[in-house]
Amino acid sequence: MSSLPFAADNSPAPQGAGLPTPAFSPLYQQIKGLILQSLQQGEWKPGESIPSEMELAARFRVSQGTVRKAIDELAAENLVVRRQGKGTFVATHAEQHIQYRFLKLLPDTGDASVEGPAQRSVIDCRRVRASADISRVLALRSGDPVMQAKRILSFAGVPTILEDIWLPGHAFKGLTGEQMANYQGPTYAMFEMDFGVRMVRAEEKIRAVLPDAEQAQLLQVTTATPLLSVERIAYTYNDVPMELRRGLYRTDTHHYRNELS
Amino acid sequence: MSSLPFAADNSPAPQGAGLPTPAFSPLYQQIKGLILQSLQQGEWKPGESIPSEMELAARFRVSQGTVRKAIDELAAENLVVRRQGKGTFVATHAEQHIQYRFLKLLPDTGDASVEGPAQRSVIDCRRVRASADISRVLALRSGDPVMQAKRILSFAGVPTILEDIWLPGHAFKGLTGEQMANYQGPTYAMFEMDFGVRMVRAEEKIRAVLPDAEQAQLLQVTTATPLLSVERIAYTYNDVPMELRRGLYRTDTHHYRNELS
DNA sequence: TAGTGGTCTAGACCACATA
DNA sequence: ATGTGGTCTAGACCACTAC
Repeated sequence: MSSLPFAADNSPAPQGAGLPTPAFSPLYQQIKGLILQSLQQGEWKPGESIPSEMELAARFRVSQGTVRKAIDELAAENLVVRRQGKGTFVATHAEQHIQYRFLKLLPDTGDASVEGPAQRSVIDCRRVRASADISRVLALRSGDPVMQAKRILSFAGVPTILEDIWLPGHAFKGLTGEQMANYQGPTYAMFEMDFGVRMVRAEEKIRAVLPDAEQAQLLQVTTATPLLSVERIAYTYNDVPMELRRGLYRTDTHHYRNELS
Repeated sequence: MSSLPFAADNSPAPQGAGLPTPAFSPLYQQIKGLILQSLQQGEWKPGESIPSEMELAARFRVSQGTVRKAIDELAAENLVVRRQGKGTFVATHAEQHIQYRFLKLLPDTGDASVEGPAQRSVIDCRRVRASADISRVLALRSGDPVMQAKRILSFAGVPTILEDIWLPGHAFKGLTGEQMANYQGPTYAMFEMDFGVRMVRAEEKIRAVLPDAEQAQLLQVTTATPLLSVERIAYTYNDVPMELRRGLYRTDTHHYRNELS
């Protein structure tokens, strides 16, 4: 029944057993890991509810409080969403009120909801071989197949974001430009639906740059217009990189917003 | 003794009493508010430990678990820091291993620790009257006194950040350029020590810009070098704005790093 | 009415730091 | 040895949601 690595009695797992054993951790961390595994293996799909705290407690043979603490951490990491009276749900990029969870670019006036959804125009989408730097970021070997896409996002008819996207070929086999252009809603939601790939966190490196002639033309600015260069690496469960995205953002009508604490 | 707004018996505060009363909230939220108040009033200074969970539980006449949950939230917001076996400490910008908590600019190679502390050169620091936009951000009236400072941060001898800082005059009376230049460690730590002002969170708006002639000269770049424009509003407790900072970052050797989740 | 997550308590034991 | 925060449990009651 229980697949707990350590018995769920009152004696917690011993620490530092001498050998470099992988991980002796608190019970709730082990439970968290097991839930994570189920999420990863697709036992519950994005948007669906996971079993109740009582059910999970019974399954893992621990108290409800321990399951609660495990779920608390998963919720803090945005992997699941709690809804009082309804249950706990697998987080999804679709159907979230915040249209684009990872996009921090906001219009200078009003908010994103006023602005409405972005118009997408996909310029290119094809299978290529990974260059050295792309393969390094995506933890592939140089020359491995990679899906590459280029597109423009426009707001209120103004081209604002130009981005290149690289995805591991094995996981995104068959991705087409039509798919990227036609899907309503966030691209990350489409990745969940059509490829079963869920991006759970990302890192961005931001710089100020000038566009080259082609980039400037696509964004309808001059080559003397400074742009934000945003390089994003998006990860799925277990810190596995699944996307590299290089974006150029116009910041004459928008700004990148960040909160520090 | 207890200054609890609502009795700490087993019956939680009723919700929605009809009138738009300020806040009926869970017990632990009320406790959190009371601890926050003590922090704010300086009952415990930055870096000091606050009373143990047991002591706080006794003071507020609630269980230790309830205090724990209150402190959990304060710790999640970086207002206090837990240290097992030692106690819970008031967060401070000084003495933190992360040298600059709010500075997200990192060297492209190596990490900040390799780079060492920034050299600061204060160009200007004086008392002025708030312009319309400054006063609006700092929740002052137009013409109210404001301390204004301008400085350059250099890393490894290379001028990298040029920033203008505005602070409410009433709270920062007597701030001098010498003070800003001579203090070892983060400026925010100096604000804590010398003025009792603790910045607890901040918001940033980031854009790509070109410098004017003076800015370019100060940063030793050409006026054709794109720079990050980072406008930061820093807040103390209760979301009171206490600083406006406008920075220009060179991103030829550094980048702005952000984590999304 | 039943089921969910949310709050609160009380007590036990553990890990860590300090004296 | 003592005191701190960290973990785990068990049970009670509440608030929200759906049927």
